[in-house]
Amino acid sequence: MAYDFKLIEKKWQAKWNEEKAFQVTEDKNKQKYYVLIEFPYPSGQGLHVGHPRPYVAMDIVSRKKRMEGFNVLFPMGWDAFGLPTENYAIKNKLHPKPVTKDNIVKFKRQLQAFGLSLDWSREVDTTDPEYYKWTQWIFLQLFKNNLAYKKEMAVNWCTSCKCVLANEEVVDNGCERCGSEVVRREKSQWMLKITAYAQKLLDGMENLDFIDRVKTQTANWLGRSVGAEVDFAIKDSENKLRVFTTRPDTLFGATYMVIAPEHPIINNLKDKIENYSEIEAYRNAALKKSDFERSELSNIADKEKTGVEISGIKAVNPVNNQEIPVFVSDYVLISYGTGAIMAVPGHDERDYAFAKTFGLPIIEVVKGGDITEAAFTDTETGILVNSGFLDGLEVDEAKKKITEFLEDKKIGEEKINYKLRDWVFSRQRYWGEPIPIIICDDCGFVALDESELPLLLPDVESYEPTDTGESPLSKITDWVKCKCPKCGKDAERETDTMPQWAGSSWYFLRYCDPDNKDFLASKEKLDYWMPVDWYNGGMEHTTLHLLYSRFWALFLHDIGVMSCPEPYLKRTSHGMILAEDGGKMSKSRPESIVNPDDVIAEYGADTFRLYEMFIGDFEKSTPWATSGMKGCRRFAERVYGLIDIAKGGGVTPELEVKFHRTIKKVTHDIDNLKMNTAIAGLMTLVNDIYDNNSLTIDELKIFLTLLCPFAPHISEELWFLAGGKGLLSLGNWVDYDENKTKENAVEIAVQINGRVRDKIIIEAGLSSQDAINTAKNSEKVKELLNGKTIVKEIAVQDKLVNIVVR
RNA sequence: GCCGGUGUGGCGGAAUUGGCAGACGCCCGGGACUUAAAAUCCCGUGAGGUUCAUCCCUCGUACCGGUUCGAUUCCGGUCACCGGCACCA
Repeated sequence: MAYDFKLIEKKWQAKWNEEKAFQVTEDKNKQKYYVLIEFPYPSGQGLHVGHPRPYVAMDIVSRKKRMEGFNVLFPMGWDAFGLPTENYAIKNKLHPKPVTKDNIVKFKRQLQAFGLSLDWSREVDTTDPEYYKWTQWIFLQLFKNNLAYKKEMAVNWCTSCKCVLANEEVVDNGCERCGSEVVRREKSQWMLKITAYAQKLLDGMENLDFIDRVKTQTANWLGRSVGAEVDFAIKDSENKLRVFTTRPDTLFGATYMVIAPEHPIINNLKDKIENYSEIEAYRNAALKKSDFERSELSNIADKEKTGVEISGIKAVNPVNNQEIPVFVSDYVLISYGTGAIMAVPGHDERDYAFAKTFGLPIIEVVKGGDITEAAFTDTETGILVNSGFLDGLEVDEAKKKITEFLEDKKIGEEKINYKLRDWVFSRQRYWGEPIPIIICDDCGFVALDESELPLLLPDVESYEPTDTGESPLSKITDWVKCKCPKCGKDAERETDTMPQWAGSSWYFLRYCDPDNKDFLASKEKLDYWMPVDWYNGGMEHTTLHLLYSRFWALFLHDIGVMSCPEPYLKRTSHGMILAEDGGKMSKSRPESIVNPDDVIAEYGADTFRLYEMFIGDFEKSTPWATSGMKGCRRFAERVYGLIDIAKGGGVTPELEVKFHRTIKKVTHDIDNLKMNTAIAGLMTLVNDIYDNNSLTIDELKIFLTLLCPFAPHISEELWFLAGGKGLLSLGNWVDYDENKTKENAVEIAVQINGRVRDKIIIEAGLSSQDAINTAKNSEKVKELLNGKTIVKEIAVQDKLVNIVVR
């Protein structure tokens, strides 16, 4: 019988659907297992073959867990707000709503062709008012807890999208989405105080099973550093200049200070400053140039330092009362620490470069380097010198002692800083969740009453972005005008919308209870399903979505919405599938794109799934090769032919060990995302079966169980043909017997001086001495040992014997 | 510059705690079947040497060095590529 994949795949997909095979409820008798994949943005282009890779992998995990008896939640939805759809709609004079709807239909059809064991009854759509009602609700809770605030600030402005971008969305000074130039603009923006959760976001990861590169990248992004803040007095003034430093131990080496051009003390001391116009000119120049100048230089550390000394002003080093000059320079950032630093040129590279340029004194306070050549920044080996009461101490001790000193004298204290900035949450665009805030002249920002949620996105005539940077919503005056919920006076609605990251920051919670009308999800259901047991997604989301959604989850835990704080127990990441030529598969190179619809039409979903997994190490990027599909297709054909070989029950003695080994291998490989080697193991077993030309029905069923997560349609069909009961997908996983994974006899290598000289077959588990004796009896070995002195004999059980001779 | 990762045949990639490098598959070559082709099946396939052939030998996991009976694996150094960060005091 020929392998008619089209018929088979259609038949079993319909069957799973009919029997609602993958729909789950909160079954208290079963252990739950929540598998999550990042829900797609339904773009107009549809999927390419790179997209399904993580879906198929996590489907395999889900299917295996289900067969192992877990109550598996494996849902899917649509992250459907966003710019590409909006831009497409503008260009084609359509409304984004129907465009989104069409795209979802298209994506869903493509996804369903893969035979994923998703619970489609839990589908969510971030643009559905019943969904974004709760996105808005969460925002209001953040607002009420002082974690959302509006602030006039310099923001990243994409000149093409005409929209504010979060820091995380700026890549190489260009827009992450369109690549256009990004400039700084002063605008009033909604911000979320993610920095309040910096420490929790860092600590929370510690006991989670996240792959290391996610952990390190997140930790770098959070950028925690421990140091001290220290006050420097300004001579003949009430003003103080507070600095942050990670090296308080080098305080005696501070020979000047530097403040950021935007530092407010410049205004406070205006009367004393003798060269105010010069300072002002430098500040204006710095503001203008800062952004694109940064991108011009590949190595910022080597960038020539510029600056101006503030004449008429001296600061006083609190530990030795030395008067030191104060400079303005753009190498100090207003947005980090206090916007001012004490400069220790002997032990900081940037200060060193600045001091060299301006001819400032360089004092050695940590011994160990040569400060006539370069700054000595090592903190491991240095010993303090020229530092009064710190002399002779190691750096760590000195840090402790000076910090105590500062705290005693009340001129400073220990301080922890983070590089993480607050999250710019406003977008001046149409296709996003309206921010449910009312602006009242008297009451300020007032939360919309929760009973009025969802605040619907109104229909607009034109939702093109405006050059002034105002949201298109601002043009709908009858929507904007409203009454203040607090005082009842005339007021206006906030017209900014939320970024795309909003809806995706909590979607995994909605899957737990998608039809709940009263709350985002019931506590009971959240407590049953959460946390997510295994979340796979792209590395590019590490400092964006992953961080944002953990922040929201930690917050929702804090306000009692759910019991678990950290939403994800395990995080893995997939490598990209590249074009055949090794370049990126992207819409900018249409010829590089392979459409899964075409592949499935020619080879079938099972072959497609097998190849997606067999193509290489799941965590690494790898080029697509349509020719490689053939190997998986041949494998599927050979699998289909097994039904003609299988006869009778019981076991085939020659295959028993091989079966137990394959069960073991596939079981462990799936848990470790080693899908490529699991499939290789299945291929090897099929080759062995054909070589042996015998197979029992019982064995066929074991094989089909192992294959089912990878190629579910063909497995179901053969299970049915072999007389199996019920759906294989809902059947039981198979166990192996460790003892039966071992052969009675093993071939071991015999080495002489580390080189393989012979191979012998011995009884498995033979002792070292017996193995060595057997090896020495081999004719070949005897010959090679002739006339030599044996120095050493090493045996590794069931692997090799090594005889060292002279 | 800093942090992380990777480097293995013509190609994608395998290789528990250091223990037979190249599993599995693609491509390619040879053969069988066929009127022929496709499909399928069988054999070969890291490089070099030697041999009629089997055998056998040498080299080989980016490069240089070290530890070890034994290194793709551990250590030190170098180079290349990929990803992240970017004057964060």
